[in-house]
Amino acid sequence: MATAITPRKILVTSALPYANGSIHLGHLVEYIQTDIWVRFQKMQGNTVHYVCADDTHGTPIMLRAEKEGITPEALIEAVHKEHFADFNEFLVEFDNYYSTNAPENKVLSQGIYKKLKANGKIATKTIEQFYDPVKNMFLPDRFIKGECPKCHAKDQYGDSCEVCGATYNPTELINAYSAVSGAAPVRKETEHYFFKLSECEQFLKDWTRSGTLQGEAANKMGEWFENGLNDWDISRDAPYFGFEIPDAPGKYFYVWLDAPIGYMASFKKLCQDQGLDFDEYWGQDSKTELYHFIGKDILYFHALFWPATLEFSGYRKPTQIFAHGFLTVNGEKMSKSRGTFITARSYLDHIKNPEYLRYYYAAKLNSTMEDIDLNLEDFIARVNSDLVGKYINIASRTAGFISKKFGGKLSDRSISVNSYLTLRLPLDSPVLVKYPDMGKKQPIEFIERIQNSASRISELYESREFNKAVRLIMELVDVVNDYVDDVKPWETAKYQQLDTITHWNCSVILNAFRLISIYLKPILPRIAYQVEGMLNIQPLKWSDSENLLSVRHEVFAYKHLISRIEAKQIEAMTEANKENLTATPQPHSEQRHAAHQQNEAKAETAEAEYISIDDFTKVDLRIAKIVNAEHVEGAEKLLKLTLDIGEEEPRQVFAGIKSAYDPETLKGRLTVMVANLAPRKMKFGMSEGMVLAASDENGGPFILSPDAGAQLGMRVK
RNA sequence: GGUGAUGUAGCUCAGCUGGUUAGAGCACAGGAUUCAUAAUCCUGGGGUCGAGGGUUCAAGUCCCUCUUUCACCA
Repeated sequence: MATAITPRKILVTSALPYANGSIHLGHLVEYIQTDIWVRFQKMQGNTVHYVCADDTHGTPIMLRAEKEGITPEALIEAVHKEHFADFNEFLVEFDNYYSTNAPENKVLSQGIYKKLKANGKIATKTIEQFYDPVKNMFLPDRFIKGECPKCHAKDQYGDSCEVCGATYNPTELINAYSAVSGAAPVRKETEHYFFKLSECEQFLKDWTRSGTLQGEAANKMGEWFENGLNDWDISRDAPYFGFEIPDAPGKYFYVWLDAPIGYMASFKKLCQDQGLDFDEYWGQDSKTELYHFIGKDILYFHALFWPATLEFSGYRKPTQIFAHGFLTVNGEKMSKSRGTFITARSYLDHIKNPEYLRYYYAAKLNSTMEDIDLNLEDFIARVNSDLVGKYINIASRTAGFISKKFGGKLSDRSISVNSYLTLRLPLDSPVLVKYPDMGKKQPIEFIERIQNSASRISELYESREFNKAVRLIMELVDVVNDYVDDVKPWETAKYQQLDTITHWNCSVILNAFRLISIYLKPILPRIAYQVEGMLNIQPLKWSDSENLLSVRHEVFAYKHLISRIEAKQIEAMTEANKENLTATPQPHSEQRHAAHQQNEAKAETAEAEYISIDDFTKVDLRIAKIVNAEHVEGAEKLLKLTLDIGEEEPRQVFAGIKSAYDPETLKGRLTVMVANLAPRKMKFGMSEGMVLAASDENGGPFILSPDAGAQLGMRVK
């Protein structure tokens, strides 16, 4: 086993979620990924600090607080509580979960700014921006809307059109208006502060090539370098919720400047609480390790701005940056209309057990930036099969023998080759006569195989190849179940003279179960805790895989640990997450902070206004000849139509057009019908389709007629 | 539009620097078993590895073109 002689000192962060929305399953990919890695490192005996915080500054927070009639401070405090509770229940165990709106962050941000300035990395420049004359504030691009200059779609954002995909400057919008007040924005000059990123190019090129990034991420960086680095605008004008820039009244740090510094601030607070040495972790020559887990969308900030900021303000740089992909649900972007935009809270309400999701994510996660898919059917199958059917079942099927038959004590025989030989079934035993192949597996080899996998599994955890780790662990679980099948304790238990063998076999299997539980503990900490309780042992460390339970060790009776997920629960969850599409449009670019938001607003508007060609072609429209039309006895609005679309039997359709048409005038006319509408039983008989007609409050209905030349049965498309 | 990734059995995914008849889990079919909040074990069917071209004795694996899906564009 590759046990480090001196424990490593590691500081780990997850990206900061923005304090303007709830945690959803997309966010959780990152926090669960990080938490698994952190728990694994802690089990190894390393010193690990895992910090995070809410990202609290910026225009969207300010405006939302104003809208709700509360102070921004009150808003972010409420959100902080909600976020913290969500993480906690998903067993994401931060050592400190803080806020970027904290005194430590203010001191650090201003200090870093002063050092950058002293190093000549700050410049000022007068720029022209849109200004809301009613609200008296400068407008971020996303708060300016208007008509797209390319396709003339209405109500598009200031930076790009979501209908045609064009990108442009806000100045190009037609009839621009402020999304805050509705007023026409005016252009106004203002002085901004810039971080001279263009001067950092050589440093960044060297740094990004020094093994700090994943391969794909480094490729991406290359692209950005090719385009050349621009200076970074780090100031915003009042009113703004954030930290004021020293010696620049009315100017505030752009939220993205102080957000990553929040990592430092959160750790600073932890140092104060626990007496740690801040400089040991953040000093320029720090020997400790620093890792940032982030989504691939914010690579730019973490791989360019952040290291440059640190380098030129006298701090250490990250050891590595681990970017992950996005979450899709059932192969598509999370969607409110499909009910797959699932919040953490909603998952907890419906599925309850957070470890199912932790396990599923672990089974999918790797070290690349590829997206991962949460396929809800697969989720059920995988959790039920792997966790309930295979893993927990090992304890469930053997622990009963130990507690019921052997008083809760393990066998007094140790697991060794010798004891196996002495415990071989007598050749004439009735069990062996019935199962001649029984007991062919060597228990010592079996246990050693499981123990020997520890180092490989730990390498996989270390390199964040969780999917491979899970795969390997599940192979071991299969081996254990296979073994149980081979030694058949339920058979040997029938014969009292074989009790020693039954007892010993069950002890071997329970040991195997304990080993597997160690390997799964970073992913399933709560189950591990329950297993520790049942096995009556101290909290499991990784190195415990080197030893086994002592002979005659006493365990508690097995209690049911987890149960299966039912499809009903998933259905209820997606149903509960379905929303109307009248959702408020979400301001966007500034919202996409430390933690990604996965284009929710974008996806929703597009979906609300368009259907795909595939959707349309599902509708089978046909030219139909009205061969007969008649009044329906007792119906106020309906006429009974007999329509011919070239099929053997004409269709009978009830149409609500009695008020506008005399049946006699309809006979012989051509019109358009929906031919593949599910037949519906009406009061007066079956209706086998639908005719199309136009109407609004001013009149109608008016049925459609094709142009001359159309023949009955023709497809309309 | 540019760039980075991606497309392997019904589903979710493995396939390292090219090398025997392409793998796993789930699902499905047949069988075994009964210790397990119904689970486990055995056997089997199923893929022209997105499409086309090229390099090579040999390509899922390398090159080119097209295409799918996703992301980023400060």
